[in-house]
Amino acid sequence: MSLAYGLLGILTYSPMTGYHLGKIFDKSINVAWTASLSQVYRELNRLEKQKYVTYEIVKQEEKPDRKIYTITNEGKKTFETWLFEMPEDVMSPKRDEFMLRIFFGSTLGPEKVIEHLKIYIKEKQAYIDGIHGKKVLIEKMRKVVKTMAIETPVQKVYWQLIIQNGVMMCQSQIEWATSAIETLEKMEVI
Amino acid sequence: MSLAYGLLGILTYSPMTGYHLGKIFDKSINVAWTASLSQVYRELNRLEKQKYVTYEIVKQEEKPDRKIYTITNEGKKTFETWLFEMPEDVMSPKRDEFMLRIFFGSTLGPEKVIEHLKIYIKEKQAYIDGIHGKKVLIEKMRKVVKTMAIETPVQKVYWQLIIQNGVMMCQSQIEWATSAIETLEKMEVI
DNA sequence: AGGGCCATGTAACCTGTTACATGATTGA
DNA sequence: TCAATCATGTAACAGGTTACATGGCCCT
Repeated sequence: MSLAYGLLGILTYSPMTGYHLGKIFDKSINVAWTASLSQVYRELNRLEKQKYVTYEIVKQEEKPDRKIYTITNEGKKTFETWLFEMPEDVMSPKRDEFMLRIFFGSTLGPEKVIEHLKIYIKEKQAYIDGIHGKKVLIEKMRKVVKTMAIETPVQKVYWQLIIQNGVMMCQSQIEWATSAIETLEKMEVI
Repeated sequence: MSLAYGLLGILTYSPMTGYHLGKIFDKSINVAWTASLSQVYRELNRLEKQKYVTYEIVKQEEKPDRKIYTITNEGKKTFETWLFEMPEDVMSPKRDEFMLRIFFGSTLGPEKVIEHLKIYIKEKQAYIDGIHGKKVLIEKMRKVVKTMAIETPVQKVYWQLIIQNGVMMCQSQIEWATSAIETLEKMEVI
Protein backbone atom coordinates (compact mmCIF):
# COMPACT_ATOMS: atom_id res chain seq x y z
CA MET A 1 0.00 0.00 0.00
CA SER A 2 2.91 2.34 0.67
CA LEU A 3 3.56 3.07 -2.99
CA ALA A 4 0.11 4.66 -3.16
CA TYR A 5 0.96 6.94 -0.24
CA GLY A 6 4.31 7.79 -1.72
CA LEU A 7 2.67 8.88 -4.97
CA LEU A 8 0.01 10.86 -3.15
CA GLY A 9 2.69 12.52 -1.03
CA ILE A 10 4.66 13.70 -4.04
CA LEU A 11 1.49 14.94 -5.70
CA THR A 12 0.86 17.17 -2.67
CA TYR A 13 3.90 19.15 -3.82
CA SER A 14 2.75 19.60 -7.41
CA PRO A 15 0.62 17.97 -10.12
CA MET A 16 2.67 15.95 -12.59
CA THR A 17 2.71 13.06 -15.08
CA GLY A 18 3.10 9.39 -14.25
CA TYR A 19 6.38 9.39 -16.05
CA HIS A 20 7.70 12.14 -13.85
CA LEU A 21 6.53 10.37 -10.69
CA GLY A 22 8.36 7.32 -11.93
CA LYS A 23 11.55 9.32 -12.37
CA ILE A 24 11.30 10.68 -8.85
CA PHE A 25 10.93 7.15 -7.47
CA ASP A 26 13.86 6.11 -9.56
CA LYS A 27 16.16 8.99 -8.76
CA SER A 28 15.47 10.53 -5.41
CA ILE A 29 13.00 8.71 -3.20
CA ASN A 30 14.57 5.33 -4.00
CA VAL A 31 16.65 5.37 -0.79
CA ALA A 32 13.33 4.89 1.02
CA TRP A 33 11.07 3.19 -1.50
CA THR A 34 11.64 1.79 -4.98
CA ALA A 35 9.09 1.39 -7.75
CA SER A 36 9.20 0.78 -11.49
CA LEU A 37 7.37 2.89 -14.06
CA SER A 38 4.85 0.18 -14.91
CA GLN A 39 4.03 -0.13 -11.24
CA VAL A 40 3.51 3.62 -10.99
CA TYR A 41 1.09 3.65 -13.93
CA ARG A 42 -0.94 0.78 -12.51
CA GLU A 43 -1.11 2.41 -9.10
CA LEU A 44 -2.21 5.73 -10.58
CA ASN A 45 -5.10 3.97 -12.31
CA ARG A 46 -6.18 2.54 -8.98
CA LEU A 47 -5.86 5.90 -7.24
CA GLU A 48 -7.99 7.46 -9.94
CA LYS A 49 -10.70 4.83 -9.47
CA GLN A 50 -10.66 5.57 -5.75
CA LYS A 51 -10.93 9.28 -6.55
CA TYR A 52 -7.73 10.15 -4.74
CA VAL A 53 -6.35 11.73 -7.91
CA THR A 54 -7.75 13.24 -11.08
CA TYR A 55 -6.02 13.90 -14.38
CA GLU A 56 -6.30 16.22 -17.30
CA ILE A 57 -5.00 15.36 -20.74
CA VAL A 58 -2.65 17.87 -22.29
CA LYS A 59 -2.34 17.39 -26.02
CA GLN A 60 1.02 17.90 -27.62
CA GLU A 61 1.84 18.11 -31.27
CA GLU A 62 3.62 15.04 -32.53
CA LYS A 63 4.30 13.84 -29.01
CA PRO A 64 2.20 11.50 -26.92
CA ASP A 65 -0.45 13.25 -24.86
CA ARG A 66 0.48 13.95 -21.28
CA LYS A 67 -1.75 13.03 -18.39
CA ILE A 68 -1.24 15.49 -15.59
CA TYR A 69 -2.28 13.96 -12.29
CA THR A 70 -3.57 16.13 -9.46
CA ILE A 71 -4.34 15.00 -5.92
CA THR A 72 -7.92 15.50 -4.68
CA ASN A 73 -8.92 16.68 -1.21
CA GLU A 74 -9.94 13.14 -0.41
CA GLY A 75 -6.51 11.99 -1.54
CA LYS A 76 -4.83 14.54 0.71
CA LYS A 77 -6.84 13.40 3.69
CA THR A 78 -5.97 9.76 3.05
CA PHE A 79 -2.31 10.61 2.69
CA GLU A 80 -2.20 12.64 5.90
CA THR A 81 -4.01 9.99 7.90
CA TRP A 82 -1.39 7.48 6.80
CA LEU A 83 1.46 9.92 7.42
CA PHE A 84 0.57 10.53 11.06
CA GLU A 85 0.42 6.84 11.92
CA MET A 86 3.49 5.12 13.25
CA PRO A 87 4.07 1.88 11.34
CA GLU A 88 3.30 -1.07 13.65
CA ASP A 89 6.30 -2.94 12.41
CA VAL A 90 9.50 -0.97 12.20
CA MET A 91 11.48 -3.96 10.98
CA SER A 92 10.71 -4.29 7.30
CA PRO A 93 11.16 -7.84 5.98
CA LYS A 94 14.73 -8.41 4.84
CA ARG A 95 15.50 -10.02 1.51
CA ASP A 96 19.19 -9.73 0.87
CA GLU A 97 20.61 -12.17 -1.63
CA PHE A 98 24.17 -11.40 -0.63
CA MET A 99 23.55 -12.18 3.05
CA LEU A 100 21.79 -15.40 2.08
CA ARG A 101 24.95 -16.50 0.29
CA ILE A 102 27.03 -15.64 3.36
CA PHE A 103 24.70 -17.81 5.44
CA PHE A 104 25.90 -20.73 3.34
CA GLY A 105 29.50 -19.63 3.65
CA SER A 106 30.68 -22.99 4.98
CA THR A 107 29.79 -24.54 1.63
CA LEU A 108 31.41 -21.69 -0.30
CA GLY A 109 34.63 -21.77 1.65
CA PRO A 110 36.47 -18.88 3.35
CA GLU A 111 38.60 -17.82 0.36
CA LYS A 112 35.58 -17.44 -1.89
CA VAL A 113 33.60 -15.67 0.84
CA ILE A 114 36.45 -13.20 1.37
CA GLU A 115 36.57 -12.61 -2.38
CA HIS A 116 32.85 -11.86 -2.44
CA LEU A 117 33.11 -9.61 0.61
CA LYS A 118 35.79 -7.55 -1.11
CA ILE A 119 33.60 -7.00 -4.16
CA TYR A 120 30.73 -6.16 -1.83
CA ILE A 121 32.82 -3.46 -0.14
CA LYS A 122 33.77 -1.95 -3.49
CA GLU A 123 30.19 -1.78 -4.70
CA LYS A 124 28.93 -0.25 -1.48
CA GLN A 125 31.74 2.31 -1.69
CA ALA A 126 30.80 3.05 -5.30
CA TYR A 127 27.26 3.76 -4.18
CA ILE A 128 28.46 6.19 -1.53
CA ASP A 129 30.74 7.90 -4.05
CA GLY A 130 27.82 8.21 -6.43
CA ILE A 131 26.10 10.31 -3.78
CA HIS A 132 29.04 12.12 -2.16
CA GLY A 133 31.75 12.53 -4.76
CA LYS A 134 29.74 13.03 -7.89
CA LYS A 135 27.37 15.41 -6.13
CA VAL A 136 24.51 13.35 -7.39
CA LEU A 137 22.86 14.09 -4.09
CA ILE A 138 22.43 17.76 -4.81
CA GLU A 139 21.56 17.26 -8.44
CA LYS A 140 18.97 14.65 -7.62
CA MET A 141 17.37 17.04 -5.23
CA ARG A 142 17.55 19.99 -7.60
CA LYS A 143 15.75 18.06 -10.27
CA VAL A 144 13.00 17.16 -7.88
CA VAL A 145 12.77 20.65 -6.47
CA LYS A 146 12.44 22.22 -9.91
CA THR A 147 9.22 20.38 -10.54
CA MET A 148 7.68 21.43 -7.31
CA ALA A 149 5.48 24.42 -6.89
CA ILE A 150 6.33 25.01 -3.26
CA GLU A 151 10.03 24.84 -2.53
CA THR A 152 10.92 25.35 1.08
CA PRO A 153 14.29 24.81 2.75
CA VAL A 154 12.48 22.69 5.35
CA GLN A 155 11.79 19.89 2.86
CA LYS A 156 15.45 19.63 1.99
CA VAL A 157 16.32 18.84 5.62
CA TYR A 158 14.20 15.69 5.56
CA TRP A 159 15.44 14.61 2.15
CA GLN A 160 18.98 14.99 3.37
CA LEU A 161 18.12 12.93 6.44
CA ILE A 162 17.03 9.93 4.41
CA ILE A 163 19.95 10.23 2.01
CA GLN A 164 22.26 10.42 5.00
CA ASN A 165 20.58 7.29 6.26
CA GLY A 166 21.41 5.52 3.01
CA VAL A 167 25.02 6.61 3.24
CA MET A 168 25.34 5.57 6.89
CA MET A 169 23.91 2.14 6.21
CA CYS A 170 26.40 1.60 3.39
CA GLN A 171 29.25 2.66 5.62
CA SER A 172 28.17 0.23 8.33
CA GLN A 173 27.94 -2.53 5.77
CA ILE A 174 31.50 -1.76 4.74
CA GLU A 175 32.61 -1.85 8.38
CA TRP A 176 30.83 -5.15 8.89
CA ALA A 177 32.35 -6.69 5.77
CA THR A 178 35.82 -5.51 6.76
CA SER A 179 35.60 -7.10 10.19
CA ALA A 180 34.08 -10.23 8.64
CA ILE A 181 37.14 -10.57 6.40
CA GLU A 182 39.37 -10.27 9.46
CA THR A 183 37.42 -12.95 11.30
CA LEU A 184 37.67 -15.32 8.36
CA GLU A 185 41.38 -14.68 7.84
CA LYS A 186 42.12 -15.47 11.48
CA MET A 187 40.08 -18.63 11.13
CA GLU A 188 42.11 -19.75 8.13
CA VAL A 189 45.40 -19.42 10.04
CA ILE A 190 44.14 -21.70 12.81
CA MET B 1 14.21 -17.00 -7.04
CA SER B 2 16.33 -16.73 -3.91
CA LEU B 3 13.80 -18.46 -1.68
CA ALA B 4 14.28 -21.60 -3.78
CA TYR B 5 18.05 -21.46 -3.24
CA GLY B 6 17.59 -20.80 0.45
CA LEU B 7 15.44 -23.90 0.79
CA LEU B 8 17.84 -26.02 -1.26
CA GLY B 9 20.72 -24.73 0.85
CA ILE B 10 19.12 -25.78 4.10
CA LEU B 11 18.21 -29.15 2.65
CA THR B 12 21.91 -29.76 1.93
CA TYR B 13 22.35 -29.95 5.72
CA SER B 14 19.58 -32.47 6.33
CA PRO B 15 16.26 -33.70 4.90
CA MET B 16 13.27 -32.19 6.69
CA THR B 17 9.60 -31.22 6.45
CA GLY B 18 8.22 -28.05 4.90
CA TYR B 19 7.03 -26.99 8.30
CA HIS B 20 10.51 -27.23 9.70
CA LEU B 21 11.97 -25.28 6.78
CA GLY B 22 9.38 -22.62 7.46
CA LYS B 23 10.44 -22.43 11.10
CA ILE B 24 14.06 -21.99 10.12
CA PHE B 25 13.12 -19.13 7.80
CA ASP B 26 11.07 -17.66 10.57
CA LYS B 27 13.56 -18.03 13.36
CA SER B 28 17.11 -18.02 12.17
CA ILE B 29 17.67 -17.19 8.54
CA ASN B 30 15.23 -14.27 8.70
CA VAL B 31 18.05 -11.74 9.20
CA ALA B 32 18.98 -12.50 5.58
CA TRP B 33 15.74 -13.68 3.98
CA THR B 34 12.16 -13.87 5.20
CA ALA B 35 9.44 -16.23 3.98
CA SER B 36 6.07 -17.37 5.26
CA LEU B 37 5.01 -20.99 5.62
CA SER B 38 2.57 -20.86 2.72
CA GLN B 39 5.31 -19.51 0.51
CA VAL B 40 7.60 -22.35 1.57
CA TYR B 41 5.00 -25.00 0.72
CA ARG B 42 4.36 -23.50 -2.71
CA GLU B 43 8.06 -23.29 -3.47
CA LEU B 44 8.64 -26.88 -2.39
CA ASN B 45 5.99 -28.02 -4.88
CA ARG B 46 7.81 -26.20 -7.64
CA LEU B 47 11.17 -27.61 -6.61
CA GLU B 48 9.68 -31.08 -6.66
CA LYS B 49 8.33 -30.55 -10.20
CA GLN B 50 11.79 -29.44 -11.28
CA LYS B 51 13.24 -32.54 -9.61
CA TYR B 52 15.50 -30.56 -7.32
CA VAL B 53 13.91 -32.26 -4.30
CA THR B 54 12.07 -35.49 -3.61
CA TYR B 55 9.91 -36.42 -0.65
CA GLU B 56 8.82 -39.47 1.21
CA ILE B 57 5.63 -39.63 3.24
CA VAL B 58 6.00 -40.74 6.83
CA LYS B 59 2.70 -41.84 8.31
CA GLN B 60 1.97 -40.98 11.90
CA GLU B 61 -0.81 -42.23 14.08
CA GLU B 62 -3.43 -39.58 14.71
CA LYS B 63 -1.19 -36.86 13.40
CA PRO B 64 -0.96 -35.50 9.90
CA ASP B 65 1.46 -37.35 7.67
CA ARG B 66 4.88 -35.80 7.36
CA LYS B 67 6.51 -35.14 4.04
CA ILE B 68 10.24 -35.37 4.41
CA TYR B 69 11.97 -33.46 1.65
CA THR B 70 15.40 -34.48 0.42
CA ILE B 71 17.58 -32.58 -2.03
CA THR B 72 18.57 -34.42 -5.22
CA ASN B 73 21.98 -34.30 -6.87
CA GLU B 74 20.53 -32.02 -9.52
CA GLY B 75 19.25 -29.76 -6.75
CA LYS B 76 22.68 -29.66 -5.13
CA LYS B 77 24.29 -28.69 -8.41
CA THR B 78 21.76 -25.91 -9.00
CA PHE B 79 22.27 -24.60 -5.48
CA GLU B 80 26.04 -24.58 -5.73
CA THR B 81 26.01 -22.87 -9.11
CA TRP B 82 23.91 -20.10 -7.59
CA LEU B 83 26.05 -19.96 -4.46
CA PHE B 84 29.29 -19.33 -6.32
CA GLU B 85 27.88 -16.44 -8.34
CA MET B 86 28.25 -12.93 -7.04
CA PRO B 87 24.88 -11.14 -7.23
CA GLU B 88 25.03 -8.53 -10.01
CA ASP B 89 23.22 -6.03 -7.86
CA VAL B 90 24.44 -5.72 -4.33
CA MET B 91 21.90 -3.02 -3.51
CA SER B 92 18.66 -4.85 -2.87
CA PRO B 93 15.57 -2.69 -3.50
CA LYS B 94 14.64 -0.70 -0.41
CA ARG B 95 11.07 -0.56 0.83
CA ASP B 96 11.05 1.09 4.19
CA GLU B 97 7.73 2.55 5.27
CA PHE B 98 9.30 4.45 8.13
CA MET B 99 11.83 6.22 5.88
CA LEU B 100 9.06 7.06 3.42
CA ARG B 101 7.24 8.88 6.20
CA ILE B 102 10.41 10.77 7.12
CA PHE B 103 10.71 11.85 3.49
CA PHE B 104 7.43 13.68 3.98
CA GLY B 105 8.60 15.10 7.30
CA SER B 106 7.89 18.69 6.32
CA THR B 107 4.19 17.84 6.20
CA LEU B 108 4.36 15.93 9.48
CA GLY B 109 6.18 18.65 11.35
CA PRO B 110 9.38 18.38 13.44
CA GLU B 111 7.70 17.59 16.80
CA LYS B 112 5.81 14.65 15.34
CA VAL B 113 8.87 13.45 13.44
CA ILE B 114 10.95 13.55 16.64
CA GLU B 115 8.23 11.60 18.43
CA HIS B 116 8.28 8.94 15.72
CA LEU B 117 12.07 8.79 15.73
CA LYS B 118 12.07 8.14 19.47
CA ILE B 119 9.69 5.22 19.07
CA TYR B 120 11.84 3.99 16.20
CA ILE B 121 14.92 3.98 18.42
CA LYS B 122 13.11 2.04 21.14
CA GLU B 123 11.91 -0.64 18.74
CA LYS B 124 15.31 -1.06 17.12
CA GLN B 125 16.83 -1.35 20.59
CA ALA B 126 14.22 -3.94 21.53
CA TYR B 127 15.23 -5.98 18.51
CA ILE B 128 18.89 -5.87 19.53
CA ASP B 129 18.00 -6.85 23.11
CA GLY B 130 15.99 -9.75 21.75
CA ILE B 131 19.19 -11.07 20.22
CA HIS B 132 21.81 -10.01 22.77
CA GLY B 133 20.17 -9.87 26.18
CA LYS B 134 17.76 -12.71 25.95
CA LYS B 135 20.36 -14.95 24.33
CA VAL B 136 17.90 -15.68 21.58
CA LEU B 137 20.87 -15.69 19.26
CA ILE B 138 22.36 -18.82 20.72
CA GLU B 139 19.05 -20.54 21.22
CA LYS B 140 17.97 -19.82 17.67
CA MET B 141 21.15 -21.37 16.43
CA ARG B 142 20.93 -24.35 18.77
CA LYS B 143 17.48 -25.18 17.52
CA VAL B 144 18.65 -25.08 13.95
CA VAL B 145 21.78 -27.06 14.69
CA LYS B 146 19.85 -29.82 16.44
CA THR B 147 18.01 -30.66 13.24
CA MET B 148 21.09 -30.86 11.17
CA ALA B 149 22.95 -34.02 10.47
CA ILE B 150 26.32 -32.40 10.01
CA GLU B 151 27.15 -29.91 12.71
CA THR B 152 30.47 -28.21 12.27
CA PRO B 153 31.83 -25.22 14.19
CA VAL B 154 32.57 -23.61 10.81
CA GLN B 155 28.87 -23.11 10.01
CA LYS B 156 28.34 -21.23 13.24
CA VAL B 157 30.93 -18.62 12.22
CA TYR B 158 28.89 -17.64 9.18
CA TRP B 159 25.60 -17.64 11.05
CA GLN B 160 27.13 -15.37 13.63
CA LEU B 161 28.38 -13.09 10.88
CA ILE B 162 24.92 -12.47 9.48
CA ILE B 163 23.37 -12.04 12.92
CA GLN B 164 26.12 -9.59 13.76
CA ASN B 165 25.22 -7.80 10.56
CA GLY B 166 21.63 -7.48 11.71
CA VAL B 167 22.74 -6.09 15.06
CA MET B 168 25.17 -3.63 13.49
CA MET B 169 22.52 -2.31 11.11
CA CYS B 170 20.14 -1.73 13.99
CA GLN B 171 22.81 0.10 15.93
CA SER B 172 23.56 2.35 12.97
CA GLN B 173 19.88 3.08 12.57
CA ILE B 174 19.76 4.12 16.22
CA GLU B 175 22.79 6.36 15.70
CA TRP B 176 21.20 7.90 12.64
CA ALA B 177 17.90 8.51 14.39
CA THR B 178 19.67 10.07 17.38
CA SER B 179 21.56 12.52 15.20
CA ALA B 180 18.39 13.21 13.20
CA ILE B 181 16.62 14.23 16.41
CA GLU B 182 19.50 16.59 17.21
CA THR B 183 19.31 18.15 13.75
CA LEU B 184 15.59 18.71 14.05
CA GLU B 185 15.84 20.13 17.56
CA LYS B 186 18.44 22.66 16.43
CA MET B 187 16.17 23.58 13.54
CA GLU B 188 13.27 24.23 15.87
CA VAL B 189 15.29 26.68 17.98
CA ILE B 190 16.18 28.73 14.91
C1' DA C 1 23.96 6.38 -36.89
C1' DG C 2 22.64 5.06 -32.48
C1' DG C 3 21.44 5.57 -27.81
C1' DG C 4 18.89 8.06 -24.35
C1' DC C 5 15.09 10.89 -22.92
C1' DC C 6 10.19 11.93 -23.06
C1' DA C 7 5.57 9.68 -22.63
C1' DT C 8 2.09 6.45 -22.86
C1' DG C 9 0.80 1.98 -21.43
C1' DT C 10 -0.50 -3.60 -21.53
C1' DA C 11 0.16 -8.52 -20.55
C1' DA C 12 2.09 -12.23 -18.51
C1' DC C 13 4.30 -13.81 -14.95
C1' DC C 14 6.43 -14.35 -10.36
C1' DT C 15 6.50 -13.34 -5.44
C1' DG C 16 4.50 -12.20 -1.00
C1' DT C 17 0.46 -11.71 2.21
C1' DT C 18 -3.76 -13.06 4.49
C1' DA C 19 -7.42 -15.85 5.56
C1' DC C 20 -9.33 -20.25 5.80
C1' DA C 21 -9.56 -25.38 7.06
C1' DT C 22 -8.33 -29.38 10.23
C1' DG C 23 -7.00 -31.50 14.51
C1' DA C 24 -4.20 -33.75 18.23
C1' DT C 25 -0.83 -32.84 21.94
C1' DT C 26 1.56 -30.26 25.43
C1' DG C 27 2.63 -26.84 28.75
C1' DA C 28 1.43 -22.55 31.54
C1' DT D 1 -8.67 -23.59 29.93
C1' DC D 2 -6.33 -21.40 26.49
C1' DA D 3 -2.54 -20.64 23.63
C1' DA D 4 1.21 -22.70 21.28
C1' DT D 5 3.42 -26.26 18.60
C1' DC D 6 3.28 -29.71 15.11
C1' DA D 7 1.76 -30.53 10.30
C1' DT D 8 -0.58 -30.31 6.15
C1' DG D 9 -2.11 -27.26 2.69
C1' DT D 10 -5.46 -24.05 -0.68
C1' DA D 11 -7.42 -19.81 -2.58
C1' DA D 12 -7.62 -15.20 -3.40
C1' DC D 13 -5.49 -11.19 -3.70
C1' DA D 14 -1.78 -7.62 -3.63
C1' DG D 15 2.59 -6.15 -5.09
C1' DG D 16 6.78 -6.41 -8.08
C1' DT D 17 9.36 -7.74 -12.48
C1' DT D 18 10.12 -8.21 -17.39
C1' DA D 19 9.10 -7.84 -21.98
C1' DC D 20 6.68 -5.74 -25.57
C1' DA D 21 4.78 -1.74 -28.44
C1' DT D 22 5.13 3.15 -30.35
C1' DG D 23 7.61 7.22 -31.92
C1' DG D 24 9.77 11.80 -32.21
C1' DC D 25 13.55 14.65 -30.55
C1' DC D 26 18.20 15.68 -29.11
C1' DC D 27 22.94 14.96 -28.38
C1' DT D 28 27.37 12.76 -29.43
